[in-house]
Amino acid sequence: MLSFTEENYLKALVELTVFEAESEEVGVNRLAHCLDVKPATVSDMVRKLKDKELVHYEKYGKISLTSEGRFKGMMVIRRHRLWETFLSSKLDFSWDEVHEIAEELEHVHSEKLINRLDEFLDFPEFDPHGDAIPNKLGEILLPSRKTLAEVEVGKSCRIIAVRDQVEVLQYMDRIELCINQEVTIAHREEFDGLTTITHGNQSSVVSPKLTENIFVVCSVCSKAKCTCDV
Amino acid sequence: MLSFTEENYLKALVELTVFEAESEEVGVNRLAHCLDVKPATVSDMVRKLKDKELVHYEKYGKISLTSEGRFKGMMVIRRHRLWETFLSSKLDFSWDEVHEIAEELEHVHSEKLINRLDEFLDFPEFDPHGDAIPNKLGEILLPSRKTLAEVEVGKSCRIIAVRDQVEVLQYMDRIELCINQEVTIAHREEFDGLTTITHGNQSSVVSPKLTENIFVVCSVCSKAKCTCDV
DNA sequence: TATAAAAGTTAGATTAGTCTAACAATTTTT
DNA sequence: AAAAATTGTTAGACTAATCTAACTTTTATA
Repeated sequence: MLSFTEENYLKALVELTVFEAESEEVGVNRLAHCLDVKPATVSDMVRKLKDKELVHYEKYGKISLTSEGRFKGMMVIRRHRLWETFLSSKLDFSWDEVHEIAEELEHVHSEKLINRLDEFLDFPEFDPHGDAIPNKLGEILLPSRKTLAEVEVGKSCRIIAVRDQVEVLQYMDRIELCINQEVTIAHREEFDGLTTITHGNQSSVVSPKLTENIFVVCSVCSKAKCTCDV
Repeated sequence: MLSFTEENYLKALVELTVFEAESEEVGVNRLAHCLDVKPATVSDMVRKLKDKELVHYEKYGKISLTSEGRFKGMMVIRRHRLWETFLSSKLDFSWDEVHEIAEELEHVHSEKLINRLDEFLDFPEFDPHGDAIPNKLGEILLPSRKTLAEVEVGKSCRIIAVRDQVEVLQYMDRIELCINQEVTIAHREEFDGLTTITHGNQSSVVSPKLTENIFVVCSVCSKAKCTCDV
């Protein structure tokens, strides 16, 4: 069984090589910075992970995950995101409180537990930050996140997450827009992308800067890429 | 913040000094046996816990908890039992599966998490093994417990709890004995304490090792110390 | 391309938690 | 009360994960 620390190294490597924007190669320094330890520490640990066949590595070279390492790292992320979803949807934690607690919960190992939790939460696709949740095989539907900016005029959707920025939340508060709310796209201006939405009894005009930071699913089928015709 | 290990020492001390049958005094050997480490290890660790003012201790003396140590140990048990309840009532785990998983979950520290969980579960009084759950102040309504080993021949009782050991639970499963079941003492052998019980349509011969780990109440008045004449 | 900068490695130290083996104190038994 | 048994302590060693400081390799740049 992997230690807390080993799991954190694998998780960081998945984040850097799978999720990070334009996945550059990962060296000792970058991983050290990401884990907030010194490069010397990473140098040692990477050797240990190589012995366990969790990473590919040669002295002075780049670090990459073996398929076993990738799977194990993916499982840590799966656990993290499922627990975040649980905290948010069942225990009413706000989106900015869940991360820290999930950092501890993600290291509880029982596979049966996490699959039961997945079921209990009704197999969610996204965590409260809008990040996709890997399935039990470690697969992730990467491109399926959809923002409010992508919803077609006339269609309705439900807000499921918001990109992790305080300003976005505060702005949303001001125009009385919140998580789980249903929103309809009334109009979208071709010229500058300004969008008129209706939500509750009100309607608001919002900019792409906002809509690109709001993640939604179809209000009928609750999927990001739905085939409903609403 | 306490480490995993320190929390386990405090938990064991609460179990030995608060919950255990006739709370004898606790020495290094007994604690070592309970934690499955060597006495030398406990000797060192107890000195460390004393420095942190979590236990009272003098060389070659007995170990006892300070009020802070007792509170912190009680919180570990509170977390353990609340998670067991969650696993059992929300995720459909059976009573003999929950202990092992809760051993990991009990070390997740957020106080807010555990209080929200308590609320989510509707403030349960007992965990799936029938043990009382300490409240957020570390208080517990200690039921006056009686074991199956203490019930007189000819009398009937009802099982309300089982000491928290996987082997006990698994053994009980095998002989089809479960919580809330009514049991009658048919016979008890003076020589070795082997007891013949009837439960449902069957009868079983069980050892003191088992009966001492099963808690019961009178099947008539539902009290551990009853005055009924059954 | 030579040199400076950046990246990476190694050696040696530290802390937490554990062990074994030898020794010391306390308690029980004869 | 002396001997035996039990209980507890200490010293020294080990592993995992970290650090600092000195050194080496690779990369970038003047």
